[in-house]
Amino acid sequence: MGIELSLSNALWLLHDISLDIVHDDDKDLSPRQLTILLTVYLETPPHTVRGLAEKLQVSKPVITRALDAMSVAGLLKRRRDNEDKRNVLVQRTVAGALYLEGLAEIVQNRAADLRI
Amino acid sequence: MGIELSLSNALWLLHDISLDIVHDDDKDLSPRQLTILLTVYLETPPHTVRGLAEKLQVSKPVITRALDAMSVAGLLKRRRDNEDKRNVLVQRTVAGALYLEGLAEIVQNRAADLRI
DNA sequence: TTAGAATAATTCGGTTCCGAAACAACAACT
DNA sequence: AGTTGTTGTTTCGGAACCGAATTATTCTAA
Repeated sequence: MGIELSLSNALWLLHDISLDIVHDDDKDLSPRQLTILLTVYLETPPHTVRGLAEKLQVSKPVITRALDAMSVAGLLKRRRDNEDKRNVLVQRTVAGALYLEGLAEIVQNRAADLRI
Repeated sequence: MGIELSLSNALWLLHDISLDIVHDDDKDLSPRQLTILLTVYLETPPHTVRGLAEKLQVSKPVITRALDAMSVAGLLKRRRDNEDKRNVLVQRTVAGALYLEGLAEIVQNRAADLRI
């Protein structure tokens, strides 16, 4: 199970992906923002500010500010939890899904181009 | 040649790597800084400020500031080019090599853990 | 019902980053 | 020599980010 990568190939893969992201990404997400976005889209809901802060091991204001920025960019949206109105549920958007799909294609292509 | 990844696996790989980096990395390199570091260590020398700026398609001050930060952290070092003293040659360090080796291991492990 | 806990957001001061422009040092060429 | 071009750095104002503390809202449980 899984993929066997040499150390060299692992670094080259990281290099190629990073270069593509620096080139293409006008959104310029920080590592934390990207991690939040990926978590919201991949892991099973619900996603709260507190849960995300624990998952990433950062403070809650960091999550709040990251959500502010990505909400403005339309990459995800907030909704109040009607069960417990203290909670904010972070939800996906079409724009966010498209953005991550582009990112996934970068990874796909760079992995496919690796000289094994 | 290369590795075939589904879109889902590509995203999960990115997610797992990002999460590890956010967790472990006290150095907290920006995407640009990481890309510079990987370029210096992987591509064939010499590496100049101008060359790196062109490669990443960013301005030269961005490179200068990134080199400042990473020099302080000991991840790489600058040396004047004796052939053309306008140039600064960016060179590797032991600390930088160790840092990238740790990063490569993260990628290796997360790729190995993928459910294909 | 009321005191305490939990949640997310906001404020605060300080730091860092950015892009554009100006700058200093050096090279190349007439 | 002198002029022009190149290279890397620095400066400047504005914007973004951070951690810690505070606030407002909501829930929980005595």
